[in-house]
Amino acid sequence: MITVTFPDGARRDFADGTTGAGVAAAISKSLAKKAIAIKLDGKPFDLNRPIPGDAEIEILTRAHPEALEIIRHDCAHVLAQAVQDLFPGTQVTIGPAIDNGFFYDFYRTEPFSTDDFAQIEAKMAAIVDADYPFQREEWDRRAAIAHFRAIGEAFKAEIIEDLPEDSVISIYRQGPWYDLCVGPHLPSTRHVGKAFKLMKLAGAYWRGDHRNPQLQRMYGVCFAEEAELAAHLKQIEEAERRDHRKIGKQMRLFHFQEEAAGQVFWHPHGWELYRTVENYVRRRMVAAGYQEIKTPQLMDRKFWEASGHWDKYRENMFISSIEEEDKTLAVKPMNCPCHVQVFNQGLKSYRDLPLRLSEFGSCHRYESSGSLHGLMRVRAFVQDDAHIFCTEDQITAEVTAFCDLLRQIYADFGFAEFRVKFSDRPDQRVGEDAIWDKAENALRAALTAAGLEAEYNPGDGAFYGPKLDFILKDAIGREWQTGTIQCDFNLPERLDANYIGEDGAKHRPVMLHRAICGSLERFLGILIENYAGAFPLWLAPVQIMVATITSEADDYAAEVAAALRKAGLRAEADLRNEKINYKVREHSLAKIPVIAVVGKKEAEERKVSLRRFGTQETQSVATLADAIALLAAESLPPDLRA
RNA sequence: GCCGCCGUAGCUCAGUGGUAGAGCGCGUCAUUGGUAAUGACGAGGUCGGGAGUUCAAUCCUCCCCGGCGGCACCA
Repeated sequence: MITVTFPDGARRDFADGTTGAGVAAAISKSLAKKAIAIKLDGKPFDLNRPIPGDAEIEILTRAHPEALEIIRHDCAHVLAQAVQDLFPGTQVTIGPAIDNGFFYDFYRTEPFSTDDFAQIEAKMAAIVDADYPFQREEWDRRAAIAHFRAIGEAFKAEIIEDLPEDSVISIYRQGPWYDLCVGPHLPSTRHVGKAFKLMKLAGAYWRGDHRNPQLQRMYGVCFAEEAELAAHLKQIEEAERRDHRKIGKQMRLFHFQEEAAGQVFWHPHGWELYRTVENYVRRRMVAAGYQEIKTPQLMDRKFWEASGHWDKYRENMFISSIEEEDKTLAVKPMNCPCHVQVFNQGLKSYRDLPLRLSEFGSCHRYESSGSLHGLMRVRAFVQDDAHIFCTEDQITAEVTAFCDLLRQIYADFGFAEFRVKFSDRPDQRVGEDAIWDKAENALRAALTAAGLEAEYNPGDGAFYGPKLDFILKDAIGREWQTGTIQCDFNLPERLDANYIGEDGAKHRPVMLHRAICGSLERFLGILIENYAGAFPLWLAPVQIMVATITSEADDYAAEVAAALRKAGLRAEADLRNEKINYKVREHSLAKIPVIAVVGKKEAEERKVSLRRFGTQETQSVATLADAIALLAAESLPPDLRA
């Protein structure tokens, strides 16, 4: 006899050997029909496996989020069966459920092609229709290893070998096919359903290590219901629509070319946007007590040796030399060592601290070719960088102020939501534990003071100090790591930064490395995708397009555009010999926030007709002076608004 | 860097072992029109680069460069 406790606290006794299915059947016929697995003491468990003893049970139906994970995992098994059936000789490895679906890593000498997907999907559907029950078996460890070796599944054998000696080796069968798996699984393949789709093919290393054999990974998406699959495919389309590389081309913001891989050619409108962002951030930083500096691009190798970069970061550095002087120089990959040089000029007093040095620092890093990705990952970029030199006692106040500044800036760019990660001391580190204690506590205190909650990332700090990372969420829910603040006990030591304390003795300052946007290039990429190119007025590269209806209004239109520009607005005039419909369409597609239409009537009355992006027919007609005043006020960056 | 896919006009893309085509854009001309495409005509490409196979290569093979999707990387 076993006693089962349900989520609502009710208890019920069942005969030994009763399965989840039996329990469900005892509750109701419809539940028995819908049940696909159970949770046994909080862990997912096969529906048709005998419940081992007294337990808390929850019956999972398809609609349950945890059921979805099982469905996805099973879908991976169905994929593996289909692939091995169609492509004999392919070895299986692992195939877990992931966000939105699953993947499966195969080993096969010949490459798969996405052209194979249709055939594989058809086979998968046939396996689902065949309704093979998933049957669990327990095998002897040695026998299992020998068996998988014998049938040529070297990876599976290796997995079992690496399992702890006492672990249960469970095998699941689905019709003629079987696989090593901890489970649990659905009652049968029919329950996987047909809401799946193979998406892409990618290389992946066995166990994620690039020294291991390369496997072929097939990604699929899978949902409980077809409607969810359709919705997901739509979301992918939406992300593609917003792709900054596509929008960048359409809106002529920037381009890349192969002679400068990973470096941006900013076009006039893109650079306008860039400068708008930079100038805004600059004003916010000045207001927050930062002093802006500019430091050299090329520094002697000796300098990077002293900073430690030559040793630890050289692979990512562009190196240059000059024959005449027999010198090796490196292009700076980071600004921090240069900032220490500025700090080190002249004797600093504790009265000078905290000293906040900021720089829109241009950095170059050699990023591997495979990691380059539009504006999101480039080799030349500018950071909204700053280093705060302070005492240990000032860390909390500085980090708190930083969090406030960051929150303000994100909010102004339209990012209301972000999360914070707190990473503390790693195993490999410099600095005494007492300093780490102090810095970690200071960061925690700052988070509390700023009213923020952080996820805890134990041991993930830099070797030189603990840090906070800031991850913002965009308009369609994607996350981007942008901001960071890191304590550094190492660099001030290496580059001998010091200040004179109240006691008249030399002390080491703590250095806080911090960025809010991170790389401006990448941040612009994020902004473009967040707004899908339809920027708010203050950011839009072209804020107002003055479009004429007839050439009789040309002179007036030029005057309007000039007046708008004089008022600080980014305005252009479209005097082309085209119909107004054509112009409205074109500038609407270009996502220009305001179209000022002028015809004969406006010219005579010295008015403009304003049409806002995203509106259909509601236009407002205003006098030129009123329109300028209105738009000038509306287009002010958030920090300059009254 | 690794695996797979891709590279044809400014853009989006079609196409063929006998050196190329559409739409949009661009230019010229006509048209001066009220809020999402006026019409006609025209120009524009050594088909990413190099080598090879072939009588002949944009097409087939190899190498290189770049892009895309992942993996690895992101002190």
